[in-house]
Amino acid sequence: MISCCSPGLSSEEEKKLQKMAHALGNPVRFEILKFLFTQPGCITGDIVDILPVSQSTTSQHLKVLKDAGWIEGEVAGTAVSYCLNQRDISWFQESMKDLLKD
Amino acid sequence: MISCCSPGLSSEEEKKLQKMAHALGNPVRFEILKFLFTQPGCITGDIVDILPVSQSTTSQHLKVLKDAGWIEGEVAGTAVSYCLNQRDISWFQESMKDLLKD
DNA sequence: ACATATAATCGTAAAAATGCGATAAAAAAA
DNA sequence: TTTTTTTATCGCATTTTTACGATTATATGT
Repeated sequence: MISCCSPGLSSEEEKKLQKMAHALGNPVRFEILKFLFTQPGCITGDIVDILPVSQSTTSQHLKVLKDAGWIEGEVAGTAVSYCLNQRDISWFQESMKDLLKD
Repeated sequence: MISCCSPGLSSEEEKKLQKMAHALGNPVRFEILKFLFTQPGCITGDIVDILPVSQSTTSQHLKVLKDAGWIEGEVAGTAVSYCLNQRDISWFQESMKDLLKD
């Protein structure tokens, strides 16, 4: 890994990092992530219940988080059960560590 | 530090984390940070030169990065010399590590 | 088949972010 | 003092994001 004199990320990785950062930088989406940390496997409706926004808005935020890599959704009947995407989250944390270090 | 069953961050810390994430999630600002990594101490004009946006727009992005904690500016004559804010960056990286771990 | 439950998508309105040129401010140089 | 250099701020236009209700889609239950 390159870390002595330049950020050690490929162009694709940078894009992904930006996308995840952008998704994280919204208070509603941040709240969703916090909730999923304590309530893994909960369904969309559960998340709607604890947020100050509508079902459709929540659904859009979940889509942004999923596309960015923060969460994963599993269809369970008519519902969708969401969990944190541990792989991408760990990658994000590692990449942040590597991004701007001396 | 709390990490067994909940994100170990205070409300203030969460706000700061969100602000830093939001600032990072913009391609122009991301580019500025990458540039400052390789060119610490450079002045606003140097940054303007490598960006596809105007001086006034660059100045606004620098303000966002400074307010969020990513960079610091030091007045040097009529110019302002910018560096990465290592303290806040390290804090961000640590907080990201702690935020959503099992 | 019909009704119910759950979530996603569509269309659109409101709010926020981004961008620019012009101008102001402040220090340095002439 | 006047001019130059450099950056910040103002006013405004454009684009993007956020939000909502209404509708659609899909699976489940009756």
